[in-house]
Amino acid sequence: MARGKVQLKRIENPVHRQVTFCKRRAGLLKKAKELSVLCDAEIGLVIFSAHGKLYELATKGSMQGLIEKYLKFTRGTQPEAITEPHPLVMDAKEEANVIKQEIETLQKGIRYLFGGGLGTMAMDELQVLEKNLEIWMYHVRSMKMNIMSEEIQALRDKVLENTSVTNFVPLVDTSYPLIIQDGIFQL
Amino acid sequence: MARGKVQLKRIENPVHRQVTFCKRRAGLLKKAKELSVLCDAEIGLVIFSAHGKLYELATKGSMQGLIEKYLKFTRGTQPEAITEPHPLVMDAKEEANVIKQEIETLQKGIRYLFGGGLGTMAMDELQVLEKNLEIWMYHVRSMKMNIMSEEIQALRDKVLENTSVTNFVPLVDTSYPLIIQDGIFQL
DNA sequence: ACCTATTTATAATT
DNA sequence: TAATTATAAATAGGT
Repeated sequence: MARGKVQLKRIENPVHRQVTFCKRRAGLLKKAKELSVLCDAEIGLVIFSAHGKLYELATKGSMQGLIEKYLKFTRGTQPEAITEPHPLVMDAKEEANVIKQEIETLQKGIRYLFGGGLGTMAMDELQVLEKNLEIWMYHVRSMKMNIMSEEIQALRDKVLENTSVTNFVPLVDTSYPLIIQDGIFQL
Repeated sequence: MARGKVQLKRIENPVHRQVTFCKRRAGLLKKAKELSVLCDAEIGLVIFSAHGKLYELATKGSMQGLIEKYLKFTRGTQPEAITEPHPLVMDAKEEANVIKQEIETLQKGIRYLFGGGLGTMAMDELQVLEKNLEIWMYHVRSMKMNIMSEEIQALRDKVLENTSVTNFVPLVDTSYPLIIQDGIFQL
């Protein structure tokens, strides 16, 4: 942009590239801030340098919040499952499938309750169903979260100890009162 | 930047603001692409307009991948700095509260649909509500799980770094016997 | 890092 | 809404 037109290709000279990176990065961040202020836009900008250093900007709230907003926004529009190779993500997906199946079961139950033509009486049952879905969902979530929290804590401890451990910390008690109460579906 | 110096404050005139938004947005996206190409950087740019429209750019791979990379990076470098003594537990509780609130909203919706006495027509609406709950639940869960997975992975890496590894931490058994029993909905 | 000649972006105007 | 143009900003190459 000055004393020489720009070639839209990677700058081969490492020194030039580094200098240009610093200058343009600053410029880009400034422009992003300006746009946000001038036009009341929420902007998130993440820059990973070629060597992996992170530079970031979030003009409102936090980057976390913005990421959540972005993910929420793009749900439904994007066919997901771009991220495959991650084992734990796979577990999450497997669990999602299980959840979906469970919900289908619940739907079947709801369908049954209403299919008989006795819709007027079904609100109570529906409330119970819904309430139990809430409980069920909450507990599934809690259990998963507890297990992972425990593992995280265990790993944290290991990191802090920085020593060889002879006996591994036992897992969380995974038994939960998740059984839906007897009789709730009776008329 | 032309025919008038810029005031670094929100443009009040809506027309001006909209025009400026379009122009500067294009400029910002262009600059981001240029920086990425010239300096071999990976850049993610998310712009939410004041009215909620999303504009985005990811210069390598997908935004999904970039977000994961970002989360991994930030979890590894600044976990204790921002978060509090028991961040994961706190997050879980917060999320639980969010879930409860959401469900209350759904219940209110269900109550409305059935309260009018037109229960027979409400199944479709109910399906939609239920589907939304499923989708919402799945995605909140997935996102949370991804974040935690990233942290687990980061901590695993630390363990591997800090200890001469002969005893590797085993994965948690993530299977859970939560299947709702067959016949639960039968009379 | 600091200059400054130029290019680039863009605010106002049409 | 899309061009045009005068000017502000950004910045490439040099010091």
